[in-house]
Amino acid sequence: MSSSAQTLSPQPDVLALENQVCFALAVAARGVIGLYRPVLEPLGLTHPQYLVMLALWERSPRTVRDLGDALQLEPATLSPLLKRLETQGYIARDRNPADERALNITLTDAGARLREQALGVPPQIVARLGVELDELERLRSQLTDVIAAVRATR
Amino acid sequence: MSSSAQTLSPQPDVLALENQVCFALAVAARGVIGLYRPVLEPLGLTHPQYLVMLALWERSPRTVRDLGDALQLEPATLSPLLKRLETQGYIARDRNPADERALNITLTDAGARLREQALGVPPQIVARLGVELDELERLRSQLTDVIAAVRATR
DNA sequence: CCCATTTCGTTCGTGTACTAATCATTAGGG
DNA sequence: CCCTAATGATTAGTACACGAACGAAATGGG
Repeated sequence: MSSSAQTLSPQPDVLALENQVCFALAVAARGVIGLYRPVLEPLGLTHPQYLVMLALWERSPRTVRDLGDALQLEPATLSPLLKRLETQGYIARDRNPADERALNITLTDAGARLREQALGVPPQIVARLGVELDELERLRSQLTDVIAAVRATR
Repeated sequence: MSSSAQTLSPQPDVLALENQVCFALAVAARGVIGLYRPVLEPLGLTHPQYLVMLALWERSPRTVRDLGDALQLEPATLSPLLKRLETQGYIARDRNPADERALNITLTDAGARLREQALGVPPQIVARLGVELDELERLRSQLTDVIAAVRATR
């Protein structure tokens, strides 16, 4: 009823905060990432660092550029982040002997072992969030569409 | 075929980057916000600053706390951001005479006038993104659910 | 009425995240 | 072969974003 009563003002406010997808996206991203903080703290990782570790558990070694492509991050963002992961002892940063420009990012033993603990992270988050896996999968699928749409603009 | 051939390994990789909602959320948020950069540049606003202006166009004056509640941001984040908006000349920051702790954030004339230009922003973004309004609305609705779920954990 | 508590905003320290500029190395065309 | 162009990573500068600590002002219970 309330939504069909707009007979005299046909334009729903284009600038209303409530209507902005970008606002919902920003708040949801900050909120969900915030949920990871206490869960990742025992592993000594921030959320972006966790994502880098996920990428490295899938394949190692990788170059900075390669990680940037996978995570959609600029090398300038990864550079200091990777140094912190090295300080933590989870990765090694070595120049590629075959191409001295490239940096080989390799998992250390500690970094590889960390995967065991990380296996517990996703279940904990889902439990805290209390949203159906169905809905999360639908959301992820829609976000993937948006990501593709953004990439198409470049 | 490839997705139904998992008869011997029933568990889809829990740590695969592809499967992480948090990753899709982070990339989509960065990507969409990135679309705003060239569109907001003529207005002299960053995306977070744009969101603050949206809140102020809905109601002014507002306190820092009030804006923080609306935007789900910490006062520590808003404090320097608001000073930059003041420097730009879009807002004024004055102590409330009735309560010297509180800061009244008020739109200046320039800030109020800026709304006219801002009216063109959402259409430009939607055009660049090239996604159906239907789908954007579905996405916004699902994000709102997730935001509510996050809030429920506090 | 007074002092402990709460509230409001700011500051500090850490960690992303981006653009632009830079440096070293490699690759390619004449 | 050499020199220009392209590539890989780092650095500098700006702007969020958060938790923790802080200082000033208001509140309220005894």
